[in-house]
Amino acid sequence: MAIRPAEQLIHKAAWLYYAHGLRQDEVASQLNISRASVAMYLRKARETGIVNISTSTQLFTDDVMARRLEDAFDLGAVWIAPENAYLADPSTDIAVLAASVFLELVKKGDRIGVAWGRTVYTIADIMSYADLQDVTVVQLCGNLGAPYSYRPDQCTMEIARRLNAKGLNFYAPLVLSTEDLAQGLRAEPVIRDQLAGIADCDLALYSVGAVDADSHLVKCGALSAGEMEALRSQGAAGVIAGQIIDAKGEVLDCSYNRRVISAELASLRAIEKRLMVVQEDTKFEPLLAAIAGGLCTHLVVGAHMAERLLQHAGAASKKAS
Amino acid sequence: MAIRPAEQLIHKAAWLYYAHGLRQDEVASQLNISRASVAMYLRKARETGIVNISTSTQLFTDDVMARRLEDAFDLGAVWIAPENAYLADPSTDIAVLAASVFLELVKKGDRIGVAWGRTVYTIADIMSYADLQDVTVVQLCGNLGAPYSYRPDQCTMEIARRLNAKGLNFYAPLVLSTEDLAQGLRAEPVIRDQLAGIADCDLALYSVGAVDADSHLVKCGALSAGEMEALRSQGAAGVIAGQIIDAKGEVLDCSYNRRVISAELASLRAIEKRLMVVQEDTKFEPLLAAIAGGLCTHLVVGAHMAERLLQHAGAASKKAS
DNA sequence: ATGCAAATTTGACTTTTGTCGAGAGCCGTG
DNA sequence: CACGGCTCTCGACAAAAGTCAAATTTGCAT
Repeated sequence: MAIRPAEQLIHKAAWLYYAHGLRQDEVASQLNISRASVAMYLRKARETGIVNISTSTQLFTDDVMARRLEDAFDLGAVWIAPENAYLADPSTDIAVLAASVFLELVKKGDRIGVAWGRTVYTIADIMSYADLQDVTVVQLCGNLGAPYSYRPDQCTMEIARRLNAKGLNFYAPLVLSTEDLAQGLRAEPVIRDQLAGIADCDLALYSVGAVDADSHLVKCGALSAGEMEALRSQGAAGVIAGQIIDAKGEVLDCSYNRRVISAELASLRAIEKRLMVVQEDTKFEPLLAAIAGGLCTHLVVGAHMAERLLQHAGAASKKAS
Repeated sequence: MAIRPAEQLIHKAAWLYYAHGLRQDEVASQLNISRASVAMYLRKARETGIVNISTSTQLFTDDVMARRLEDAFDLGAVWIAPENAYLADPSTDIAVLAASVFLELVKKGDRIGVAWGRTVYTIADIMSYADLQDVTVVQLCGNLGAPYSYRPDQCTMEIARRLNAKGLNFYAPLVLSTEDLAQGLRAEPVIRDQLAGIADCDLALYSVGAVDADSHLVKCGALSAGEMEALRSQGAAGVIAGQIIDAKGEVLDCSYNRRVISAELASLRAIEKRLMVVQEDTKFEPLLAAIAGGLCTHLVVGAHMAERLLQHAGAASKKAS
């Protein structure tokens, strides 16, 4: 390499360009390098989080519907992604919004709990880089054994990477074959400490899974489609951090749940800010369950889902007008 | 106007451009407007604080000198603006850095105390816009009667405007002609409340003034050059929020100070983060006094001043090596 | 030492963005 | 209802930023 473009140099370029408002060629002559290099440094600066470009998510909360949702379900804050055939992919829109909201909620020194799933990974993937100091990202549940693209540890690490934060992975499988083994493993100091540390998080990021054959739990082989169906008839309403919850948002009493290594719901509820993001319209019931269980304080959904939620709330309260 | 380019539209454009990464012409076709309009919206979005571009000030604190200063003077954080003949105006560099640091320190819901002076106004002037919610900017001291460019209320309002925050001005003159009148005015409910509210601030921004004929106090006619000189011989070492302090950073016992309507130093010390910014090298002694008086926890200075401070600290501790 | 590989820098080119003045729509006023 | 004044919009041009392949430099292993 010619001269390692020390972080120092990138920083200087970014500083002159973004803070002082110089043009790239001015920066180039200040630093005695070519303008092309400056352009490259600036890209790096953005990718590293040395410069932060964030757009306010205000308008998505200012929405009337968002306010009504907050009231109806007693949520701290709701963001609604408009699905006005804006962009090619509406679910990307939700993820982009969620990433912005997430970055807005993170503060220096925070401890962040991250679950897994397609939604979480999508968010991690499009999230812009930031240079948070002293941030720790902890994995909320055990890993899936199978090599799978949206693995819990991947979600955790990717988000940690984007934030320039420390990632704390869970070195245990999500689900074990016997309850005894799971219990034993939970008692292991390493695991126990990690589980205990979850309640100390300041912020959690997760989605909720549906109880059907499309669930990642089935795709990863943690449960068969048949077992899933059976659980459904036993009252399973959704999946949170790898655990099956019922319609009230409580852990379902079943063998599977007892074999899982994951954050206790009580620990999750102890987290101040619980950001739940739901992309698919099909996850209506799981979301209701999660809300009922007090598992989310901050919610990001699409307009369509928001409407359904409001309708449901209206019907439930039986108040005409 | 043709169609008020509702904030909504600006926001949408900013969202598509900055969050989704579309090009301006793509945004234009999405929104069915010309690309030129998009460019204009985006500028407005930046000016309004709907989008935030901030560059990390990390590197300025990472400096070895900054660390040594923090240790030597027991400060929370120090930022040093390099004065390597980088830019035309070194003091602008300090102000730009200070503005970034300030924005980094502000949080939603904060209450911010702002003093006045050339430095503070310069910072306000170059500070980029932000869209903080529920932020209140309070004026730390009374106003100068004379129409003067760096008036306390101007500093307060300008910063409030940049932050999209509420500005709380002080409707009293900085200095009165008799001590009795000052005392009476301080007891006025409006004034008393404002003074009492200062200790509740989360963040303060000020500089320190020199005790000489160039002081704004002299230029505004609050004190004559002769009086200033006299105060100097009585031990005046600097000016904070319109008050004269001695070398220990305490309020100097003099008639002038008793006639001033301003934040008590105790209130200032009660503020968690006290950001002091010093541009001029001539303010060495005033700065020492302010530091001695515990009036700053966060400091932004130029490299030259930083060196002088370190030399002083080294000499004071008499430790060779 | 010497050469290879990787990474950085650069100049030239293309694409994207910023800006200006002209024009058009809206509003209050005479 | 015509008229200025105002702001917003658009097209066209100028400026700036992004990009690529080639050249250069450097680190490292042989």
